[in-house]
Amino acid sequence: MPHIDARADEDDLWPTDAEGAERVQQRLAERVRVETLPAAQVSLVAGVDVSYAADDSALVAAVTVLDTASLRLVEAQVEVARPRFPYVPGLLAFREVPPLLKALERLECEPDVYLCDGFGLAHPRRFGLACHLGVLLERPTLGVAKSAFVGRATDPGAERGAATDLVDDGEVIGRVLRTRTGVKPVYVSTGHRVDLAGACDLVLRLCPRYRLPEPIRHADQLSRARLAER
DNA sequence: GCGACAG
DNA sequence: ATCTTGTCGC
Repeated sequence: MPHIDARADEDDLWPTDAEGAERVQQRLAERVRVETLPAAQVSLVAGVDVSYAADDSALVAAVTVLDTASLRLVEAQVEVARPRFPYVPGLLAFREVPPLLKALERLECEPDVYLCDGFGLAHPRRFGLACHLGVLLERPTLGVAKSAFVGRATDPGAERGAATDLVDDGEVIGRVLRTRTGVKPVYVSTGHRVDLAGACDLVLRLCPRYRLPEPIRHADQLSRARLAER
């Protein structure tokens, strides 16, 4: 059960317009902290994802929690709702975080880290979905995106584990990581209270067989299945 | 000004 | 994101 940071409740966290949303990002971005996440302390890993109906009339936000060592499913929760914010590149969190928080509130266990489908610091204002969720939960988060957004990088080697820096404005904002030999790489970036190297190590550990981390795959399948049931 | 643009 | 099955390849 997540606890929303008291300070974050003071003002309007969910503006309806893009201008207000960007101001919220600039304000909350100051709270992001990059810290090391001891691998020994990660026993429960959560994956979050959101699926949408083709006509955008409904969405299903899902969270799945896996035991890091065995990769067995420990718990799963969903939130069915109607989209309240349009998809705008750079403002994805305003569309997905509200329903995700609802699903997370139903969780009985406490994940040690949350893997998000999207970016963290690798964002125009250095405050992507993973940072947003992490700051509101005040919990460790990281982002794993399937395609490029901001920054430049050279292609990592073809072997699993190969990685290159994602650079923007002279700063390393993430890593392009090959999780499967010969398969398109993923984009890993810090969300909150984790460091880039630790995030990449964890992501690689969670990808023993597929391109995407197991927690995210499970959340994706669950959200999609619940959407189809309607 | 024009195109690109996480999910 | 979503519309969509089978199929080629390791």
